[in-house]
Amino acid sequence: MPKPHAKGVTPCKACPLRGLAIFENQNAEEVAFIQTFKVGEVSIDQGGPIYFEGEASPYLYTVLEGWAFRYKSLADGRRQIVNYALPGDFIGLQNSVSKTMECGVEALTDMRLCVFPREDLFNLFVAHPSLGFDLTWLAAREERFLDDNLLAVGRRTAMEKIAYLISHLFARARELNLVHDGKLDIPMTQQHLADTLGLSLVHLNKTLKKLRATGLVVLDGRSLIVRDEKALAAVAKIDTPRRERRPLI
Amino acid sequence: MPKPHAKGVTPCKACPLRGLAIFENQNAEEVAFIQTFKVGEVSIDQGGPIYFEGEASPYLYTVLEGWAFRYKSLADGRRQIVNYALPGDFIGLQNSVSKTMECGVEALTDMRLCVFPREDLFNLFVAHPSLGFDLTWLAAREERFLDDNLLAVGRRTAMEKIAYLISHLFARARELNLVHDGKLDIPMTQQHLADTLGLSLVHLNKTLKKLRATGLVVLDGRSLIVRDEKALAAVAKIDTPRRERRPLI
DNA sequence: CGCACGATTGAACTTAGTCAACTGGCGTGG
DNA sequence: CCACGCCAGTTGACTAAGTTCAATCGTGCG
Repeated sequence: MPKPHAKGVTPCKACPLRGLAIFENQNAEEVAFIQTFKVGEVSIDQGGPIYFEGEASPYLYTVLEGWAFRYKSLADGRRQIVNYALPGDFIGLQNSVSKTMECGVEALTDMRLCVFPREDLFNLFVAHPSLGFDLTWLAAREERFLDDNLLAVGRRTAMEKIAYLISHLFARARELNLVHDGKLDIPMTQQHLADTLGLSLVHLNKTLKKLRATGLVVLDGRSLIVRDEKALAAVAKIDTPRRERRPLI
Repeated sequence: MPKPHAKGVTPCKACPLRGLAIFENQNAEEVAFIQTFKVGEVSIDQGGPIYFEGEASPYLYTVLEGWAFRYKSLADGRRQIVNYALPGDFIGLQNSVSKTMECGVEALTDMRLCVFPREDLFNLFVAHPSLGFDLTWLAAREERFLDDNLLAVGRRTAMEKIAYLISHLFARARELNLVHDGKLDIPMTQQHLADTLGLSLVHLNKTLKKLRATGLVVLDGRSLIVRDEKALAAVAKIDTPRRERRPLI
């Protein structure tokens, strides 16, 4: 279980994420409160655990930097990646329900996280109802991602699944200015992609090859270029991409 | 879009659901506030829409009576049922994010719903932070259901999927006292089950036949009996069933 | 009665999974 | 420096799981 560092390494009001257009403008008072809620920061190495599946944790986190994934698994090792966490995403709320984490979270890259004490969560709702509202909003957003993933895993073909996932991740990353000159560094292996989409590694690999052959996508090693987002979305049968500003806590 | 009836058909403090052991004891003040938040009740006929996929709605609901399902679909008609709503479940929050509903909700039986105005939602957080907290809690609970469903749809075999779904629904229904003499009336057709699990109707039917042959489950027409819940959970590879009290709004 | 709907079944077919081998890059230790 | 091993990616051959098509059955209902 990671321990928080010294407080205030990155002051909330100077948080680099706040400059991004997708995040709502929160007023100074709200940002100041978030600052008091934050007890520190932690660094996690690539591959390191943020939450263990089935164990308790007294902390909540906001991703400052890096990528993580949230997963559940069966006793025999089959694993399902349920969603990814990128900068600005709040993690740990999924488990405010019971003390023990129902799903694990693991760092895909080296990460930097803001740390919040779970025990202070209720006070946030009391002291700043608007932030409580924001948290619910974020939970609802996560729910929608899960709905989308469920539709993909349950009802799309392998080719559609891959196009969907790439399209989805590329759009999320671009909102965060992680795409430079049309190119994105994505940290996941093909095994991660397969585990996200409910496919076997081999089948994912072969279908990905077919998708590459269409020329819509260039994906070698950890670098992703989407040549035609519209056409990719069409392959994925994605109807309406949404883009709304969201709160940052 | 259903319109609310006269206010207060069922007074919140006399809500039949509050007597059930799974719901938390909320204090009189909270219940009184929920009463002011509630603008009325609606009845929905079996098969009727509660939310249309992709349309706006100014209302939020709590299920008083009956079953519903939440779904998303692709343009060509493929449908994924994402979760079910039973009495005590709060619906509509998933979409507080944008005005338009990302997923549809449809009544599986005749239903009775409490109606809340979406525009008053923020005020709930301000006036009663503890209820705001409860809503977030409920959203987190829904998220966990979705995580579980994702694991099932993505990584379980057809047999495991069916055992999982039956096990899951039976447990939820029993908490609500819907199981009488070990027997539960479940309103969904095999098509619904197939659309929940990401299976074809035919394959669901054949696999269900095999599951019946084990003797663990009796399912004919709309009546379900689970003869051995432990063994069924083992078939489903379910690790730890959770049972915690939850808020009711 | 005829019709609609849900459940059921068989047969042919397709998709995806499994097994196994091989590649290339990279880092480590001799 | 190079051999070795490890890991991610790639490929082919085979198998199994799940889908599609099509037909049938039973029940309830106008």
